[in-house]
Amino acid sequence: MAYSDPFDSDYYEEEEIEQGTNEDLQSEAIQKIFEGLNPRQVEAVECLQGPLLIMAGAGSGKTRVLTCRIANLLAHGVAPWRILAITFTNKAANEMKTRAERMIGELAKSVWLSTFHSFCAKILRIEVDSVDGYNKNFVIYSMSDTKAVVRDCIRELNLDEKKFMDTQILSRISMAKNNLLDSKKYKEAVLFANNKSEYEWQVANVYELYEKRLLSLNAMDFDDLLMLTVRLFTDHQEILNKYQERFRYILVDEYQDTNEAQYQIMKLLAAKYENVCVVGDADQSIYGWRGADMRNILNFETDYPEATVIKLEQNYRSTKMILDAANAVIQHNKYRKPKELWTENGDGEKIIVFEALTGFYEAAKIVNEIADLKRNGFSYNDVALLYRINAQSRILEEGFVRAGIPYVIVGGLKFYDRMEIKNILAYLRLIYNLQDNMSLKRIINVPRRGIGLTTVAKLQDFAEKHDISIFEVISNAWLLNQVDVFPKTRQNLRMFSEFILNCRNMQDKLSVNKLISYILKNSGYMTELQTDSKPEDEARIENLEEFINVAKEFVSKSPEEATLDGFLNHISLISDLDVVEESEDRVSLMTVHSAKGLEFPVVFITGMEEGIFPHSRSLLREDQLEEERRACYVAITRAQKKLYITFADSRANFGGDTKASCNSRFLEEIPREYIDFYKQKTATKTSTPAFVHLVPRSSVKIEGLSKVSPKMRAKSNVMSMNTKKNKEKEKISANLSRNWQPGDRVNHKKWGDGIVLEVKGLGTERELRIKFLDKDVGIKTLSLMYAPITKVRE
DNA sequence: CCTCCCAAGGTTTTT
DNA sequence: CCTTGGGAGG
Repeated sequence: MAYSDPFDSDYYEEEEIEQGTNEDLQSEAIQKIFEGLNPRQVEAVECLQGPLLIMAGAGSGKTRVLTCRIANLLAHGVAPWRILAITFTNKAANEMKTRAERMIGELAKSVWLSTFHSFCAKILRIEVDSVDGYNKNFVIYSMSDTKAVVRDCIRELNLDEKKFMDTQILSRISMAKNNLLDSKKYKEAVLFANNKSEYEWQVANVYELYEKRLLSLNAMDFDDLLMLTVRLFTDHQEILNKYQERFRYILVDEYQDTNEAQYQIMKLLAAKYENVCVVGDADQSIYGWRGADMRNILNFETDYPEATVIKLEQNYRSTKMILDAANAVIQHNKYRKPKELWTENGDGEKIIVFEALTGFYEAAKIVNEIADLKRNGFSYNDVALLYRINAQSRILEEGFVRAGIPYVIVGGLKFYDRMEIKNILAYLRLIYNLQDNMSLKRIINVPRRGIGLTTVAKLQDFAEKHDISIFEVISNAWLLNQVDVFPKTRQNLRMFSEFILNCRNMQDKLSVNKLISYILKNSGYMTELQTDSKPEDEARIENLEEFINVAKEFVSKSPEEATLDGFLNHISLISDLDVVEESEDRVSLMTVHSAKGLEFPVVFITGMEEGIFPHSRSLLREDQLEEERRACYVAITRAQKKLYITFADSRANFGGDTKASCNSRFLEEIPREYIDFYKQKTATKTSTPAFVHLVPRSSVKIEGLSKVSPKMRAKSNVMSMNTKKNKEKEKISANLSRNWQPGDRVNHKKWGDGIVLEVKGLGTERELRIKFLDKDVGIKTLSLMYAPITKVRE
């Protein structure tokens, strides 16, 4: 390779390379870069010096512009290692890398392209000596790890675990860190707050302990990566200076989703040369709950008064119909800068809306429709199913399994959240970082070694008292003898610690994948899985084998980083989102958030119901509701040719409860003339539910898609009834089809016996007016779709 | 002191 | 539905 990366050596002496140096030499390459770009895009790609803000609407060729801009920098003779490009996901980073390579060749490989988090992890790993309290073997904790730490802290502080929930506290801590408040500053903030609450104070206490714990474990959480990097840069001018010199050209993608910490990192790095290009779209800011601050993009011009601003408003992705629908929805947001995307694409088809009776039928209908699409020349790869919450995926997934249509769930809880994967990772982490008590506790009895909770508790007590790690206790005979356990247990502990030390010695001799195999074989974990006859064990073994393959691939792909710490770094920062293989023909299922940055010819947005999308927890606050609307905007703009929106009249919750629902307000914000509306009229036993095409009688009114008052909405969100699973479901469909007459006697689960006074409505909207014998209950009108009633025989 | 079995309770979105 | 914690047996 022509350019080596002179990282810690001689790059200070590197001569200044200015724009245009190699223009003649590379003019052909440069010309190629600009091929097929529109004037605005050309402008963005040409503007290489100084601060640049690109406001890029959905589908406006943003990735292309960014890639071309990188290519153009390289073509102008900028050394690749002077370029830092930050993306939001690893997937986006990889995609950009591939595209840049295709355009400019090998050179692109040396561009530093990564997410904020992995960028910070790399920096911290290099500069760890200047980070207080951490040593070079620090590990990165994922959410489930940090959760366990927080739970321990809550318990230690004797707080009520019901009142102080781990997830809630953790999200507060995370928010604090993203705003660069360490526990000390957080505590001060709570103390000086006007309305200090007991809860906040306790959160501050948990935070304090949590911070201390992570430090003693030599572990960082995701937010630490950012916060500690900011601290590193602000406390050590010489280090900051080094990186400022190195990264002369900085690009930040998805700028609307940066939080305070990320903003500071960018700002600090760019402070000297101000060659910073940010790309984003405020309408696609959907990570506010994670501390992202739209003001970063809105205020860019204030931060950099010299900034060039370029707007990309031509959309190349979607049909006019889809784009107009998206525009119509997003216009309901009050807090936004006006902007309207346009396209030269054709009108396209109307948006198809399905109203199903239940989530089950919704899935069935979608699956049927996809089978039709397949027959009509679409491939499964063309289709994506989007949902607001992961919980929706199960019922959809079941539909695909029934229909035998191949699918893949992108992101969500998957591979790396599996018990067995977490266990093997815990082994690796402990081997790497002996201070990691959390990992130790996880695997000290996996496989079963006769080391129980009581023993672990004793060890932990002892370790804490002496301010050392648990591993230190068990690996030191003198210390271990002071802990009051049975001789047999002590022997087991000794064997365990010897095994870990033995693995530690192996790490230099074996490649990571071999090391994993070694651990699995010699720890006895594999044997336990093979001999225990639990039904899930077979799958566990397969997953572990898959994990070995992941490691193998990692080793062959980047042999220079193929050490244990390189692997751990890699693993803790990738997500399942990044491992999508595109070779097979299958439908993609994912959350709206995961879909950001992607596009598909056909998109289904599912569960378009109040309480789901927008989510019920966002209904009370306007800013959160607007964020939901932006998520909806993101979802709609993923579609290229065909857009389906589906919702159900009632939906099963996790327990088996059923909840009535009504269509999302966002659906009503799409002009009716863009919509083709189909509604399921009756429940069917077959898996091909019948839908009726409803033609609007007048242009203003579509049956069933009528405006619902906010009050009704609230009611519908709250309305929740107990039904006992399938039996109840069957009963409901029986109730719906029964020929009800006034005078029929019924029994209601909660309100007891009653007499039917009146029968109203048809199909799923059928209601009964019932007089209950219990005077306190009186006369009620109940919908047969949801009411837990049984007919009583005379 | 460890392990197995049963009940209860909990779901927004992710690096 | 799935994880987590408590209680009884071994």
